[in-house]
Amino acid sequence: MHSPAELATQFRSMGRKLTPQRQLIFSLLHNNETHPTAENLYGIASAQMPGISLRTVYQTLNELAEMGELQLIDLGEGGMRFDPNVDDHHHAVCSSCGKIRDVHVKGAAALKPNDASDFMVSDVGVVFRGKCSDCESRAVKRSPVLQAKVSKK
Amino acid sequence: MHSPAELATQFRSMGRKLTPQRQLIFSLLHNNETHPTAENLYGIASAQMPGISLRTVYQTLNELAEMGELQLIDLGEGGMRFDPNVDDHHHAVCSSCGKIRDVHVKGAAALKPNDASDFMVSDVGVVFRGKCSDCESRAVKRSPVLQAKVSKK
DNA sequence: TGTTAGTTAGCAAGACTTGCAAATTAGAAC
DNA sequence: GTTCTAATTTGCAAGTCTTGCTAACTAACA
Ligand SMILES: [Mn+2]
Ligand SMILES: [Mn+2]
Ligand SMILES: [Zn+2]
Ligand SMILES: [Zn+2]
Repeated sequence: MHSPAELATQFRSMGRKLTPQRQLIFSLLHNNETHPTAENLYGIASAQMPGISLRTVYQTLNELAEMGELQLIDLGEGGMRFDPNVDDHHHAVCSSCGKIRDVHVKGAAALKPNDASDFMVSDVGVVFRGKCSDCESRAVKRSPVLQAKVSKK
Repeated sequence: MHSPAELATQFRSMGRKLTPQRQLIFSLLHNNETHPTAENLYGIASAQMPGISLRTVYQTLNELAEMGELQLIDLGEGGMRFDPNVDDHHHAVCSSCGKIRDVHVKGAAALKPNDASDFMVSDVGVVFRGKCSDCESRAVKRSPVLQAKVSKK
């Protein structure tokens, strides 16, 4: 995603207005690597601008997505995620805490459907599922069995 | 997914009943490579068994998923897909017609997050987006520009 | 300062899925 | 075949996420 300032210019050049609500949302997304839901952003936005509506958050997010400034990610948890990082990258999802982390995958772009040679690929997405380091270490601390294994080292 | 007969045995051994509704759904899923939604299956089921409820379809699908007989796929189109193929495979999604095709991907299992070496990967999923051969040829037939290119050959 | 096209907020409604409880029934026991 | 009962099915209400609609509001420009 471009910087808030650049987005401002871009919006104005499209005959759109630069409202405080939009500016706030731009700033909340800038360098945001948490892959927030609309509700997440609404919660944070509300703290800084009481009265802002969830509807406006959705609206602005959809506009940014249409402009290609935002990537929509749906990992099947009943809620869309918004990713201001539109560079080529992939995701690792923790099945314990749900956190989504950006990852780069060497060779991902070269992947091809083994069969289906007639399918015209325009995009490849890789999703890793597993446990993030936080959840992994927490699991070890709490598991008697693993505790034993760990203490043997 | 196991065969309808095997599923029947499995259900009975769990103290569950073998209802006509379940049998029908088993048969509709058997060798089904269309990645149907619950609504899809409900439509087909209704034709053969008027009166079957969408609720029952969902219920049976969830049971099968819990038993590991079914894979749940969410590709962010506002509806879960059900896949009786639980072998290691991936998917190619046509952005025109929405069809989902099974694909095998050489080297997918070997993919690793380039960064995030602390993430414990338990599963890797690859999704190709693009155009299926049907939609691709249809696009060519209808595009004057591409028509020209094609006829030059 | 006035004008107005674009925007926001609030609520209703749509799409998909699940919770619930009454009615039904498969499977077992007699 | 009849009876019994725990499991299942249905139909509808409700939950979650997202969008449609529109009256009220306001940024931008003259
Ligand atoms: Mn990302
Ligand atoms: Mn599949
Ligand atoms: Zn985690
Ligand atoms: Zn297609």
